[in-house]
Amino acid sequence: MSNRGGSRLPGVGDEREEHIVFHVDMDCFYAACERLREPELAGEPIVVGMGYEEGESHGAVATASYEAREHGVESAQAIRKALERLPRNDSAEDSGNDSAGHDTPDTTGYYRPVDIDFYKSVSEDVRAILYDCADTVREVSIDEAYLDVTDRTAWKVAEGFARHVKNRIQREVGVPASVGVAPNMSTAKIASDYDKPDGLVVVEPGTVRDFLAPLNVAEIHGVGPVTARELREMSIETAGDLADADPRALADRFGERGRELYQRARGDDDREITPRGRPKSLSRESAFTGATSDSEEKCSRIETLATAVAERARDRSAMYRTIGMKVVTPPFDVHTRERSLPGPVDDPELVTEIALDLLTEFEDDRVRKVGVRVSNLQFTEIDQTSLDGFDAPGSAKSEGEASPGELTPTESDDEDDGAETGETETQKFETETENSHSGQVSLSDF
DNA sequence: TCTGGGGTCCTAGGACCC
DNA sequence: TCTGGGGTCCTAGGACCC
Repeated sequence: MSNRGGSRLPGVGDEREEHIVFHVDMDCFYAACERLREPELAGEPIVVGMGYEEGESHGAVATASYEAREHGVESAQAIRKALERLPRNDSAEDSGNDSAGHDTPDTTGYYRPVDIDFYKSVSEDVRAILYDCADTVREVSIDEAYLDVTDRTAWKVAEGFARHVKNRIQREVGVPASVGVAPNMSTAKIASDYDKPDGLVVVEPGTVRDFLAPLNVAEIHGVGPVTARELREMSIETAGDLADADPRALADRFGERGRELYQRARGDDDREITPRGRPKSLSRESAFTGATSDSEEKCSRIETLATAVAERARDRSAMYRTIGMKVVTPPFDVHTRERSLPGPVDDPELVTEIALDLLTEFEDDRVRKVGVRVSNLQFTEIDQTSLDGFDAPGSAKSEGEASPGELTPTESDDEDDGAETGETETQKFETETENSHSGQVSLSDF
């Protein structure tokens, strides 16, 4: 529609308009996975808690099913709070006494701890379908991905194709997904959210501005609570307001991000869909129950986390050149300290040593949470599985059965290695030989 | 909203170099 | 002794996302 301010020649560069982007977003993914294991939970309120254990009341809500949300249970809420609004259904523990027929009133919910390994295995099944359906896939998280399907479909039939993808996921894996279809990523993202759950929304080129205009600015990806408030202070409430705002004023207030948000509100987003590269940092953190000023407690927690981070890095064949630590002091002040080394290392003891050293600055503070992080990563592995050119069965972790569909992702992932990581030229050989493995690595990465 | 864990990107100042 | 401009790296913090 709108010819963006002369940034391209009319009729020449406009093929971008024809890009067809799907944003696939699983609905209440963790809860849906639990239903996969326990089909009796269909239609029941489910709360999946992290840091939560069976029968306990600590931890926070990772995912609440829509039925649970109706009772006021929200994401990130303390489990204790969730239990106030939606008492636990204990029938699982007494099962045998009561059959499913005798339902407790629907004011109770089923609480389950996060089982990330299981969710990953379900996610991989979904993944295989996505790679089968698109030329390029960008995985955003365990339950979300962008697909570039420009060469697989056309606007007239895009809705049908999107429905096909959605139906395959439901039929072959058994979890519901919402799909947004649009000419660019930011609009597709909003579209997938527009009619959740089980939604399918198509925003054709030329209709993007009108689709976005009435939405609250907070729905634009990249506008959080802080920016939303500041925008409101500028009398910018909707995406339409933002699209009509003075871009210079936005840039003054928000810098480069202001310009970007302005573009997104106008439906202009020319980011290419690229496969995800390798991680830039790895970290572990954990909260104390309450806050502690006990030095020993802090140190031993840091040691545990440092060891875990170093192990995680080694698992992923990552060397690191920067080691950092984080403490959160009440009410919620985040402090980070880091130290860079002359060159990359793989040295768990050094991680512990440096993290502890950085911690000393806070030894007298009350602390509610600590973390350890490594960054400036460099990947250097040449693994056994790549040497024969095939993924040896049972080579990497528990990947489940390799279905023919999974060969595709291995290939698509090839592109990101050299292109995205910005590694040195000397690693060309390595990036090539590690490829057959890298597909698998990213499978289980998140 | 009394705040769980794992990430990404951006900004800004200072050190240091040419 | 004072003056210029450009570039990179490091560190800390902030906002945001899932």
